[in-house]
Amino acid sequence: MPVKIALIDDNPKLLRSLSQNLAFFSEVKLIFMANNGLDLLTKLPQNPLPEVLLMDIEMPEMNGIQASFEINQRYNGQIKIIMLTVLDQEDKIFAAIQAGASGYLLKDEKPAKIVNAIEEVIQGGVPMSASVAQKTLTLLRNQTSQPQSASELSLSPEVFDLTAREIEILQAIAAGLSYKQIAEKLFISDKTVKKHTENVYAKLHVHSKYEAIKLAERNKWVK
Amino acid sequence: MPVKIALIDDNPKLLRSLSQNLAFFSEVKLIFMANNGLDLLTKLPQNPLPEVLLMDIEMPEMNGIQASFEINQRYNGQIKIIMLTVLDQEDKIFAAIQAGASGYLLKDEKPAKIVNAIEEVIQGGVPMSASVAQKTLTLLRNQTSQPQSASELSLSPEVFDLTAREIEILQAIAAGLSYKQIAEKLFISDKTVKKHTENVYAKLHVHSKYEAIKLAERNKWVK
DNA sequence: TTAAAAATACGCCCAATGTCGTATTGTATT
DNA sequence: AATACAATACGACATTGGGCGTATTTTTAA
Repeated sequence: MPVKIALIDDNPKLLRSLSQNLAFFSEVKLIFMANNGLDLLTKLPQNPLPEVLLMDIEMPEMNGIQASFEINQRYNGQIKIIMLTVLDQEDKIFAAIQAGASGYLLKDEKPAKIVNAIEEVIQGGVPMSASVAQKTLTLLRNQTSQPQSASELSLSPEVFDLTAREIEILQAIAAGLSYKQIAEKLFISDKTVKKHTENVYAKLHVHSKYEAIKLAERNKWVK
Repeated sequence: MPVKIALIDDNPKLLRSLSQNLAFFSEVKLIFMANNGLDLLTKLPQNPLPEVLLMDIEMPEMNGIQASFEINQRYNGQIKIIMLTVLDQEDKIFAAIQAGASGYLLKDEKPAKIVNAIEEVIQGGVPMSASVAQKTLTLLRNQTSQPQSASELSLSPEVFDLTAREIEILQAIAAGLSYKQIAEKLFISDKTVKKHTENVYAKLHVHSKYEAIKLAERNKWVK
């Protein structure tokens, strides 16, 4: 069964030539092509899910790194991403990896090599062009791991006389929920949530969600 | 011309089977074998210089990581090193890379794959078994150390194409300031601050201060 | 020297938040 | 039984924030 792939590049010429070249290989099957990250995000739900994306880095609207980030969020890592790059974009390797890319190829690799790479990512590998691999090694070698220190002292919510319910509300706020959302979650009125919040603010001596969250985070009541 | 290699492992059985398997391939030529790191260091000057070493990690006398370090010092990186490992030694990947290894294979890879890897390192690549590659990616992704402040602010936000002004605004937002406060601080209209914020949201694909701050914090653009 | 991108600014609309006040019900604690 | 506190709920009002459109000036890059 061929691997389902999609091509994303803002250069129509490259899209055309790459799709034609890959058509010779029965190992892969092109599902669709997109011109940029946004285009990709709209086309993804409209097609069978590709297993591997071959994606350019520099694109208008939404670049490849942003797109990788989004896709890993939305599809939870089910879709492998191979970045396509030119030599002078090698500084984006780290960002690409952080964004969730699993491979990193130069655009001028031979089609056979690209097909190899596609099969490699499917098997859990991390295909990289030689020069990119070198850069990555350098990157890794220069990483000087430094353990965390300086544990700050923290207070317990009880110090502020917060009730159990109030702590619950505060945590929901710190999770980014609106009053309405919290109300639904706890099966109470949003007016009540608001009132609890008011009381929390009074006890903590803050005047906004932001300040409350900061205080909660500093004292490690959340996260 | 075949690639000159040497095998280093403390297990005579593995040495024998591996050398026999590789003998079938004309792409490689075995120069010598050694039983541990010390043995390797003594045998190296007594033979033609191998181009690639296939070396075990765990060995008596001198282990593979120490040996890699020594060899990179003495031979100035002229000799490529591929580490051989078993599954439960994957935690040594980082150390091996630091010590100068260029590849990282599981001991049970097929001979053909090993030969491939040898050719790959010669061409500047970094061959890795799939599971090792995964581990390495995780390692890279969890790398939060990053250089200090100055460059920290200018590296990641650019991925989202944020301008300098937008980064400034975002940081002010993350500091808990209102549009009005930011406006006063920067001597511009609060309408402008709002517009910048809108643009930031569009670029980050978020829809509230809360989400923007979370994203900024996750990527260490602030704090 | 143009064209593109960035920074500036305003208006409108509506939703969400913060700050008051008031009030009812349940549940401990004394 | 009386009291205190917690949890629930509503209303009114002003401020802030988010989404949309439009427009001018300044800076940068092609």
